[in-house]
Amino acid sequence: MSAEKEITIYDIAKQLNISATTVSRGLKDHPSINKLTRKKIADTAKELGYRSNNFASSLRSKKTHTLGVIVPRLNSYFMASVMSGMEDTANREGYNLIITQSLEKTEKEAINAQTMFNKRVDGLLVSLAYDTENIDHFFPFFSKGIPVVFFDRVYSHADSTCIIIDNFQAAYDVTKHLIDGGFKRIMHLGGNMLRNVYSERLKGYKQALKDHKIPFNEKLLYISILSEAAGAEAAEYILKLKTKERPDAVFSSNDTAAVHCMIRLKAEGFRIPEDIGFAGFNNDPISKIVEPNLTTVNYSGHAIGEAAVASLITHLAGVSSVKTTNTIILRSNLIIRESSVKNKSL
Amino acid sequence: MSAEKEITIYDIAKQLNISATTVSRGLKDHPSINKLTRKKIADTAKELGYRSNNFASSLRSKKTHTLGVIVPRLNSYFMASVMSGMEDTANREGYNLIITQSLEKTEKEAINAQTMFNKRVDGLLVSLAYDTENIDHFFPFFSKGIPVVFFDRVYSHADSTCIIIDNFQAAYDVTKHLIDGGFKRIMHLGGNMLRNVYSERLKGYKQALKDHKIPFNEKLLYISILSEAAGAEAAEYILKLKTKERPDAVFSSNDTAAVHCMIRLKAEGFRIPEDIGFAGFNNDPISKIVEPNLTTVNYSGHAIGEAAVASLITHLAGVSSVKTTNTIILRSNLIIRESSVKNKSL
DNA sequence: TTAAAAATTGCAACCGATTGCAATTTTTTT
DNA sequence: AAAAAAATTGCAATCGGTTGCAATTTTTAA
Repeated sequence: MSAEKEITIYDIAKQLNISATTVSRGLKDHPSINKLTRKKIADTAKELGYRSNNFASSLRSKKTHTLGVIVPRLNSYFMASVMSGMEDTANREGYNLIITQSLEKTEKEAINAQTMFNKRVDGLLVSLAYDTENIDHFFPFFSKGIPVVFFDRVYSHADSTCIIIDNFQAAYDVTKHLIDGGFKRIMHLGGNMLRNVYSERLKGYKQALKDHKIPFNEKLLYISILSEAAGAEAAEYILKLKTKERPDAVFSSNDTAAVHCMIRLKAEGFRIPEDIGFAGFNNDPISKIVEPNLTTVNYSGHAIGEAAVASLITHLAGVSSVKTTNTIILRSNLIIRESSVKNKSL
Repeated sequence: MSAEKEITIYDIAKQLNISATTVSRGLKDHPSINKLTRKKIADTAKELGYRSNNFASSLRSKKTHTLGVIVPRLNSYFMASVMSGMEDTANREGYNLIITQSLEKTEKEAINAQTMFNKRVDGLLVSLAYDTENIDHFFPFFSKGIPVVFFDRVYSHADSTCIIIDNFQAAYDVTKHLIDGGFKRIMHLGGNMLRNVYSERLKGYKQALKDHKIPFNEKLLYISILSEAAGAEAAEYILKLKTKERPDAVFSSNDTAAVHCMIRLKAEGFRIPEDIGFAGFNNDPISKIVEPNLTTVNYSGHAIGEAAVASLITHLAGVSSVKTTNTIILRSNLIIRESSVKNKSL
């Protein structure tokens, strides 16, 4: 189309009658360049409409200023918030993101990792797929010293930083809240125990039971992928239990499963929370729409995204080693709504 | 960390005792390279663990194999689906995506466009922010001949392809469905008329009224940003109307506003659909959770994402000019649920 | 068998910024 | 004012593919 050719540092150099070296240094505020020269370079660059060529730069410097992101899925409010936080921080620091989804499949996760590796991202941000068992597919990164930061669904690994919330404590608090509210047979809908988020929540749930002298009941534990369908299936499971064996409350590891379980039971005539109380996890928008509104655990995806990128960039800058800061724990809080409060005086 | 140095085409060339030129061509199946040689190169590349250096390649060829994506927000089920579709297609074709959000701000949209431009994406995929009035910020792309594809929230422009659904027809169908169901005072919750999606839906709504001899009533049109809060405010607006002036149905341009409007009215004792019917747009997951379930328009974000990327890549390949295919319209369908059906025999 | 056409392969310049080290200029110190 | 130290600037090689054009080899045609 248009033939306006790109301006390079050589054009700036020629115009100012200095070397390209000086221009290159001047443009990135290298300390050895005279202030006045630096200003002249900046002005000329602007005047000529110069824009840096990342490829030439990356080729030589071996830095891409690009971070790879691998998440299970983008289509949740939580993940979208995380992305938003990551993007804010990355942009601010001059980095770009390449975002991919594993769609909960280890295989796709591995392919994505491979792609990222080939794209030579400076660092990687990962939240693991549902059933990823090992992290061999990230080995090339470790062996090459490319920092990998895990967030939310993490994998404890000596060379990586993890950004999480205190899932154990949050689950403990939810369970305690239910117990304090008079619920005695609390069921837990959990996810794959390979994932820290689900195993920690289960632990917190168990600990709360224990601290309140309630025996853990294997029949009141239902493990699934926590999808909409899985939530409905959990309801079917409950319906099949003998009346006396049924739970009087459900604590789900996510809101999606909680809500769909609720809906199914409501359709069967269960009153909530009178017949069965409910609590979820995530504070997804649906938790405020389902009736009654769902008690849940709120935590900021945006903050997690920011923390993850900030931590990664810190590593890249060499300020801190990956060994130094190994885990960053962010705040979460319990939001009590009608689904778990029998006493209407909420 | 590790010192294993990168394998380059020169290493392959040396090993096979041929030139780097031949290796370069062989690796990308250039027709002038002998089949056998090609195979030897491929084998050696695999054996040595060669990975192409995109920067060197991009530097010379001036192609980045990267597509820029600018969306208003990622945190909706629809957009996440779009991303998923885009990613699938892009990966399959050997392209990568750089995804950014404008957060509905024209200003951020412009900054993102600038970043994309500097990153020298091969093409751009855009869904416009809520109140973007002109597309001057994409001018650098047009003037440089970099293809821009608009999807969903498009801007009619001679040099760009648009991927949309037939918003007019879909809205017409929704409105007709309500009219056929006996609703006579149908309110419309619309978005900014700058955005095709909202203006087309309003047109479809008006046309359906007209075709059924129902006069358009200015008081039954409520324009907002269609957020959760806006939905609730629309409810307040309805409540402030004199009883006789109130609508007996609401057709919202998105599910979010519809649902929150519904919730607010339900809290005031309105029965749905008996007192007031509802229909939304998007088939968001919340439409299946709210009670009663919301009638809505379903269309595939995934398909839109796929079509957008496919179209863009076609342009890049030079197969079709941007002028040739100007608009691609995808399928949508009305999903009728309880919120709009008075007769319980649904 | 030889000339002409087609298929392969390689030379060498090039894309644009970066960087170690040397050279030059300016400032400080003695 | 000369020597030493500090601040600036530039040379030239380098990063790893890509590509126009020429050279060489192979195949086909005459």
